[in-house]
Amino acid sequence: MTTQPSEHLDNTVLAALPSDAQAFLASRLLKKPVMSGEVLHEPGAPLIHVIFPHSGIVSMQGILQDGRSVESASVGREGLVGVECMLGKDVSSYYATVAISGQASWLTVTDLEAALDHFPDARHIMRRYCVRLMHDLMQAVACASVHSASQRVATWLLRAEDRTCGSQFELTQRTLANIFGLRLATISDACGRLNGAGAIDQARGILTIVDRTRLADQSCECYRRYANSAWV
Amino acid sequence: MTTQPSEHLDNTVLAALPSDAQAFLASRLLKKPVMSGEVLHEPGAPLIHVIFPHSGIVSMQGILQDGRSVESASVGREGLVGVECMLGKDVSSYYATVAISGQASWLTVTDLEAALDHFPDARHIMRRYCVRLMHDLMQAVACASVHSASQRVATWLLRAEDRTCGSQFELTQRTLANIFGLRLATISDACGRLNGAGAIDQARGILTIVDRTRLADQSCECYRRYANSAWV
DNA sequence: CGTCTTAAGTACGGTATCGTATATATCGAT
DNA sequence: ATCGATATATACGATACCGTACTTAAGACG
Repeated sequence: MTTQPSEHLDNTVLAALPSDAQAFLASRLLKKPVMSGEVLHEPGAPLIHVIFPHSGIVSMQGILQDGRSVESASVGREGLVGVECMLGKDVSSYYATVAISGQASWLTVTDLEAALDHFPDARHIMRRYCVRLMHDLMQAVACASVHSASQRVATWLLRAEDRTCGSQFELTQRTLANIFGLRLATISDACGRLNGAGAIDQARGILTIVDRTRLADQSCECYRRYANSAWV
Repeated sequence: MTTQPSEHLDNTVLAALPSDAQAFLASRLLKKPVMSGEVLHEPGAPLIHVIFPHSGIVSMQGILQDGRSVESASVGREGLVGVECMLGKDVSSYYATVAISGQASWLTVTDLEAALDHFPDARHIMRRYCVRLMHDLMQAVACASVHSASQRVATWLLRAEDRTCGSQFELTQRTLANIFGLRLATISDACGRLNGAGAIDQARGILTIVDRTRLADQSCECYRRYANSAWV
């Protein structure tokens, strides 16, 4: 099986690269499934590769001293995991765990650096994503400060639908509780509210968005402030 | 009055630059006071200059649709305002307002870029600060998610003491309320708690840290997770 | 069929923060 | 000395979320 560029172009960062950079990377990218719960990076571990999701969602999360972890940002097909290697960092400082299973292309940091050196336009694309991630983080601080659990869950689910291009995913309330650092009971209430509003449906780990408009009504302004659509 | 490098070295980023870069920048940096409430950058405005605080604190804040603003990160003498220009951004996307008055050195983005081109080591220093700011943002999301108002205020004040190198500053509860996006009453309660613990003292806009140890007891773990001390 | 495990919902008392409004205290200006 | 303006504190009912525990429901597997 040879590696075709097209195999990796569900990721919008890779798709936005100049075609010569894409050709350069095609043989260096390794596409494989990532499964929910899988830990891609963890604090203190060497930053060996960056990961470009094609589907599914990866959650960047810090850990608190009581053992809880809280998501700071999430990454889907619009981004990549491990941008900080571009800023000279060679050790990870947070957990990157898979929240929703999917496919992703892996690239060693060495290969990435080679690509950035050969193709200056590629560096520009990557920088733009870096800025975007900073925006996401800033928005997330405000959102965590002032919006309710059910609003935040609604916003997260809207983004999830955008990123997985599907309205149904494997996602337990337990996972959502870990993402937000909230109690299972709080998430249950929040999901119950979204359910009651006719926005979602749940069945043993399968969450379905049944009415996107109603879900948007339950979400906070942050959804449309995140850069969700094409950005290149 | 000639501009001496030493005039700008209270800022640890500038102080960490190689001496040839410092010499290059000395005549291009403009040091002046920044006053509480002053708006240094605002969303949509061209990103003309970066600002290196020597004292005082600058708050990066996003604005919500109800008009409230919430701080995402703050910058003191350990950093600079406007890092994103290094990532190719030429328009600001958030408010940078002065939370505590102080001195700061201004540098045009053009001059900064010239310095980064001439002195590669300088670029490395700046990148490290960029990574640090991302860490701060990630920590801030977790902090906003799970810590109480009084803990967050305590942590903010500890950092303020570190950054201003003084235990007394002009800071109203109104300003703190704007920083955290919380009610004045909530901040009043939080300050009352810190006051009751013998950690701080307040008098019409003058806040004094009277017992740093007790303040640390009231703070959250985030204080020591932020990179407060020398980082170069 | 019964049992085990996991997902989800419910319950209860306690605390934090909300929205709104008012009260008090201090400073500056007339 | 009085009057605003500003800073801080307080009040009150409502809601969100907490910690903990228990219950219900739906596979999975023997």
